[in-house]
Amino acid sequence: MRYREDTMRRYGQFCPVAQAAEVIAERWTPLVIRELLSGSRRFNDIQRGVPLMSSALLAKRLKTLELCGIIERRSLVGGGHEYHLTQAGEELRPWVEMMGVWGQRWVRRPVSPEEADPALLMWDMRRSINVERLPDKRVVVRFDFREAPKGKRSWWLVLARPEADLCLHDPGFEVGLTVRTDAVAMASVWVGDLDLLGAIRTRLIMLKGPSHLRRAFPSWLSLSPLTEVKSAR
Amino acid sequence: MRYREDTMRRYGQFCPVAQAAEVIAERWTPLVIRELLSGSRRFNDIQRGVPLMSSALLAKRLKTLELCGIIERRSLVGGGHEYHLTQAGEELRPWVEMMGVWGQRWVRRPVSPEEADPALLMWDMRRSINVERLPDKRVVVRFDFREAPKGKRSWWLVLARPEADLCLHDPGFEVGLTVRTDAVAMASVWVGDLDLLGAIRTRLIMLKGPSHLRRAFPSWLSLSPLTEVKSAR
DNA sequence: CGGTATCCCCCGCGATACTG
DNA sequence: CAGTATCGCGGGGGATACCG
Repeated sequence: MRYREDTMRRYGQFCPVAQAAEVIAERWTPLVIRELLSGSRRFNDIQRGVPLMSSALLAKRLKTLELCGIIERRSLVGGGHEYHLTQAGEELRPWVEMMGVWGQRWVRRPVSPEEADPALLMWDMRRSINVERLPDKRVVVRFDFREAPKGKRSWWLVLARPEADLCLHDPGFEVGLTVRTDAVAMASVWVGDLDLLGAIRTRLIMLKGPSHLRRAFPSWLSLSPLTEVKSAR
Repeated sequence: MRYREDTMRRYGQFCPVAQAAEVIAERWTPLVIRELLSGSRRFNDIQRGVPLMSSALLAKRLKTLELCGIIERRSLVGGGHEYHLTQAGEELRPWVEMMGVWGQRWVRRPVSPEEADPALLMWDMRRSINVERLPDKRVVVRFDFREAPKGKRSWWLVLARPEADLCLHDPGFEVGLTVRTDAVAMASVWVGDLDLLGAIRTRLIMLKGPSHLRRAFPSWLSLSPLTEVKSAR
């Protein structure tokens, strides 16, 4: 029999804060929980949110979280699995949100080029597209990131209510709007360091397409609520 | 010039949750913050709350926390230093408290003999003595832990309003009350697994002394508010 | 796709000693 | 008391290959 205690490093204290920290404050774990809270259920989807984490390590953390009763692993009929938060896991939502707010207020750094990974950024953006704001007809938005490595330069966001799909290769549909920018600028908008409308005005972000789409575009992107949190420094 | 980023492991993400986690979710750090929040300011006092952490590592974490603006290190005139939480650090209080509540609800284990360190337990208890409930006259409470290693068996709590002092050697004052128990039982009461009055009744905890002191004793110990939080399992 | 298995490196951290 | 310095190790975790 395997006990959950065997899969994680202990602190040797009876304090509940310490025993919680053993589980949820281990390296990478808060980010994995963040992904689960944001709705990712499949292994690969979770991993797209933590691309620098090796799959072996992600698998290990998921196993620990399962043993600790924070997630439940369900087998799918079509093959594969889904990871669902239990109530214990769901109750971590305010805890993770507080980390976000605190991080935004006190320790966030300006986006650096190394951190501005277009894949992670696009994955984040796709996840929080304001689907109900989308037009009735399908719109395809193409993103071009200057200076991004070859394989991550162009992305297609296929917006068709109530779905938002992300492609790394041309899906073939007609492109309605093209967004030309660099990943640092787009990510800076994303985390609230830059104002989207301002960035468009100063042509840090350039939109190409019919004016009704250009005008509507900002409303499709629902920026993280954390962009409202102002830095305290 | 040293940057705070050099002193900690990074995640390489622009997400505020990730950047917060780099600082506050590193190993041992939540416990160090817990100690600071509970009022410890001197290096050795902090370390008494995390006795299994090496002093080298504690010094390193304190340095990182200082570089990140969470604590401020002040030199004292009489020599030595004090570590004070900044506003950024103080704002972590609800975050740590949530970890405690969540840990209590979902992952706390029954106290094990290895975890029931009398030194840590007594240090915790001393810290949250209900000073205003103490009698006018000084009372000395002696704790005897059966089965504890020689050097940690007997402790003296010198209760003299508004102070509560802890000694590992007989301070010489007359002992008003003697508490005879074992560390697991006392710690179980401390974390809420055991009811203090019940444990006294079943003689898991034995009090020796005048009846007015025996009756008053439970009111001096202000158990952690977490004892009110019931396990959800 | 959704992971496991294996190898191996490196550095986080514990232990110990030492210092102002 | 309040740390620093040094050394050595263990295992966390990265890289790669592989499997169902």
